[in-house]
Amino acid sequence: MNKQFLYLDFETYYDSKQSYTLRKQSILEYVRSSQYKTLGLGYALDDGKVDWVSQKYVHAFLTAIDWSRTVLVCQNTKFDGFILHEIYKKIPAQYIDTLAMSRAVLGKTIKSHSLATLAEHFGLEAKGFLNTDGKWDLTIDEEKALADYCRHDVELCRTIYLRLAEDFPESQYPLLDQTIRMFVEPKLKLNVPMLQNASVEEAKRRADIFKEIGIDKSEFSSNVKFPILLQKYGYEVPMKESPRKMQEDGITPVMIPALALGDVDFLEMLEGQDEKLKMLCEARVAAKSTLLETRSAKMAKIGSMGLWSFDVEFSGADQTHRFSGGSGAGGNPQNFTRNSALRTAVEAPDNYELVVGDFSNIEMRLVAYLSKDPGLIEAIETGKDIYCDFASVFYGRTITKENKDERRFGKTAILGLGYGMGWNKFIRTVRTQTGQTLTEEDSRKAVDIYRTRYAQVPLLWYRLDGLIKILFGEVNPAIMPWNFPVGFAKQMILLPSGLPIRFPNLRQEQGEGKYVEWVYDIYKKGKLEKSKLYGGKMLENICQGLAGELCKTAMLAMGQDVVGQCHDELLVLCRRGLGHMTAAKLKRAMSVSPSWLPEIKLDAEVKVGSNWGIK
DNA sequence: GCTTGACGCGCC
DNA sequence: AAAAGGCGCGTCAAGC
Repeated sequence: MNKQFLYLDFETYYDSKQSYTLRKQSILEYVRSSQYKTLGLGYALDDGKVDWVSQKYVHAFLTAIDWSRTVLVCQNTKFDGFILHEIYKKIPAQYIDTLAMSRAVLGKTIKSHSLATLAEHFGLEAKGFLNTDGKWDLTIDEEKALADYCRHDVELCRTIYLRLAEDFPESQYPLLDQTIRMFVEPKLKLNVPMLQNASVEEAKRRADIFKEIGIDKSEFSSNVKFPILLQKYGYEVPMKESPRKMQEDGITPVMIPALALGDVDFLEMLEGQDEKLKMLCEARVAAKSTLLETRSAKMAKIGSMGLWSFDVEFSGADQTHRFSGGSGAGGNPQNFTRNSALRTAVEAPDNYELVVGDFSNIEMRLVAYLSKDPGLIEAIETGKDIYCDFASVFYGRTITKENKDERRFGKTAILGLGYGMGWNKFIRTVRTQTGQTLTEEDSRKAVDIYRTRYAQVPLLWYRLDGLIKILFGEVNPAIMPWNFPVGFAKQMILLPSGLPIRFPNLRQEQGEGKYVEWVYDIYKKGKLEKSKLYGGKMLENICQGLAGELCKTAMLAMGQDVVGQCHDELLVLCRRGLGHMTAAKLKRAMSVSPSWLPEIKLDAEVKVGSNWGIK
């Protein structure tokens, strides 16, 4: 059967005065709203002429298409594909998205992945500008203007697709299709009463805190007012360097209050002996922590409108091509509060079961087998608990799973210290993740134990450090010192799939000390920012990129049954009664060693139930 | 009234 | 010599 490519762009009604826009609500709400209206569409088939279809012919036009052999290509296909599925009940054979392809191919070398920016990047005629805000019915002239505007967008989409396709690995198309399909063809349902209840309860919990203390919430939520409040009660405000803001010299960071959960001084205030101070700090956290309340309210609203889409962005994560959380279905599912209604309310539909698989410490395993560290590998292969192993050495006595606090510390060390973290940051990490307070001496000891006990890992950092000059293009990339599952090319690392981790404008610069550093420039939120590159960070990028590839391989193996993906987790749907069989299949899919690192031992924890929050 | 920058939170 | 990293979203404050 011969495929045909359909480049498509829906033009739809919006009204900013009524807040009926995609900025104000998710794609799901926008398209399911009673205000939704298709104004028309622009399209092109293969290399044919770009044409406009008026609103009253849209249905007939879409019905005449043989969807079983049609590949749909749009800029942000989640939007057009969702309209197509939800309003017109059409399902193409394959989804392609130029927005996602751009993220995969161009990454952070470009300030955004909008059609306008992409047109500029590829030297195409600029995207047009048209305002149809609030126009429900169009005059003939208005429709003509819209048609012209839309046709140009379709033309841009087609050209941009063809350009991006030159560098988009063939292997990624099925995964791109699956990612879009998870959104466009939703299968999960939301437990609306549960979400409403969660939101109401959380709102009450927070309100009670401010009522009891007798001070308005705004005094706590304001970064200006809260430190003043503390001072008024006679407390000293801890300070820290701002991570972003610099003084006028451009080098010295501005000092700001250290009153967040990531600040050790604040945690000590929060958990200390001074009851008044504790109360004030608890109220501060309550004021700043809005996610559970706002998100469950939003999800309740979405759940009442129909099935829920799992929204992730293809190649959304900085550098590594992992998925990031999408915002088209009520907010990023990657940061749904653990053990909360947000996860428990995500349910399999009637007569279905949900199977959730989670790769077991995937990044640690990658660090182990990439560095070939015998200690880590032995622990993995004998099933020894590596966290207890580390903790036993640190504490100088045998630590078992029964010693919860000690094991937790071991876990933080094993997961945290693999990418070169120093003792200073490790104190903060341990404090925020385990609540334990480390002395400088103990922190230094932990870092030292990690680097000597698993000595091949630091050795790998140093080797990767040396390889940076290959990325700079000084050394022939064909000369590789040892077998390694990623490629090194000019200003990029190539993952096995062919997707690049890019380090644009890689160069050496004078660091703060007397040493020279490798730095590169990437866009963050539309602004070019300089980042450092060093061995530990390269290993982190590589491990996260490879973990992403393993996850994608498992997704492919499970096919259309995959309904969600969250970090190292896969959500798979199956008919009631097939849960255990599906679980076994999923566990196998998540345990297969990849051809690019055949010696690695993988494992996954798989659960079967009716919702995402199983046990 | 809107956008933008900065910060903090929750997830890994 | 040593250096852990990232995403999306809500809120506040400042700028227009």
